[in-house]
Amino acid sequence: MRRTKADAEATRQQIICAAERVFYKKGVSNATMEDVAHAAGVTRGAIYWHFANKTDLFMELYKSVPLPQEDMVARELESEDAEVLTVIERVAAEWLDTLANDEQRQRILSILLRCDYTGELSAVLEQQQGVDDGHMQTLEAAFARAAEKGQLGTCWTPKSAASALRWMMKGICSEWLLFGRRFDLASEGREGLRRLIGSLQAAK
Amino acid sequence: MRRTKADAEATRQQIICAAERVFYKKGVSNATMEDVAHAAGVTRGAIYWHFANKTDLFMELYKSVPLPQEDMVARELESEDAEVLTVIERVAAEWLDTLANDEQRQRILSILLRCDYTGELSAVLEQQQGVDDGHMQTLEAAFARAAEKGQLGTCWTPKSAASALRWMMKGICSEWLLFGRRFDLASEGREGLRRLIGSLQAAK
DNA sequence: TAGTTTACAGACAGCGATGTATGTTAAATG
DNA sequence: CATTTAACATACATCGCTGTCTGTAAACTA
Repeated sequence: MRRTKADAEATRQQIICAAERVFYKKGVSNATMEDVAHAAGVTRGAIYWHFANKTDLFMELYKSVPLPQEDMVARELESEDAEVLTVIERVAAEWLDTLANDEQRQRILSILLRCDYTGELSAVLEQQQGVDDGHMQTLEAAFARAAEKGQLGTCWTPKSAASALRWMMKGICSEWLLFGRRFDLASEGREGLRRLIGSLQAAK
Repeated sequence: MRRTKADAEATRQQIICAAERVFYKKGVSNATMEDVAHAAGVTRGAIYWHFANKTDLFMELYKSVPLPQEDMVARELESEDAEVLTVIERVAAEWLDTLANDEQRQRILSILLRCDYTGELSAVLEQQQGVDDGHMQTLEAAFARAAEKGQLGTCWTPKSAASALRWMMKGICSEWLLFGRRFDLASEGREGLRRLIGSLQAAK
């Protein structure tokens, strides 16, 4: 039965939404089109109508996900604030809170962390690297402003501080997402973050 | 042509060695038995003679790999040394150095970080978690001894310090291994480590 | 030394997943 | 209102991969 244009878009979104859950549960390479179709309540025919293949479906899922609020992070980090380190900590803590409360974000990040980028998905990897590089630059710039104001501990450089924060964030997230969520992200993660930022700070 | 007992063991090792490289290159679930056989210079028949299936091969690879030098780490961390934090830093730095120079270790860790533990490989995940838990306990105990001697900064608890170190190590390793090795692990990783430990230290 | 077993190679059957081709129905179009 | 076309469902051909089965030659054993 032929559907209206809006109906078609709805099923397309259903498929993407189902793909997200299935990819998360079984991993991208282990997930089958039949799995996605079943989860979406359609047949494989519908999927192949909207998407060329699994790689294409993955790319569309990747594009459709609302991660570009990274801009928000960047803008906030570039804001002129006297207490730069406080801003950095707040932004990072908000990021953790968001992740802790947003199941979709958790699934997407898990998929992105585990999936195999060799082959056709290398474009995604490059894009991720680009985003990360930009992220690092704004972070480094923020720490540089903190250093100018004498707020950064003498044993830290802007670059090393940015790396440390980034590595710890990555460690927290991958440990939590990929290793069974065996601690409370919002509380313990934030606590670790707070202590780290505190240690980055110059003694007063 | 029937081989001698030693020959058989040799091909078994060849297969495991080839599996390590193939699993690393293509991911466990994407790698086929034919791939492994080809890389090992044998046929699938040989593999199925030595191993029941891919999961079994993976488990044997996991068992055969010389990771249990974790014991060494634990023993060194439990040693009675006045400068506890220095010991911790040295052990962690040595771990990074070992990883940076040991390609096999890099492959194994990459495989372990990326592979999908849902299903038959859940046993491996549990074992990993067990190792990690033990690791964390010795780390925490070491930091506790540092705290007793007044070497740990006041804003850190043994547990939070251990978590911070562990998260950063994990972040460094996964970033380096899974994200294109875009920095020098031995130098930059060690530097970050040194600064972190320095920040954990109580001001003198 | 004859028979047995080991350590594979090679062939085979079967399944599961993919991609495509076809069928079907209702919306859109004129 | 007749025709076309969009949005699927269904059926089909195909292929890669798995696991097993058989074949075989050399090593071991009695």
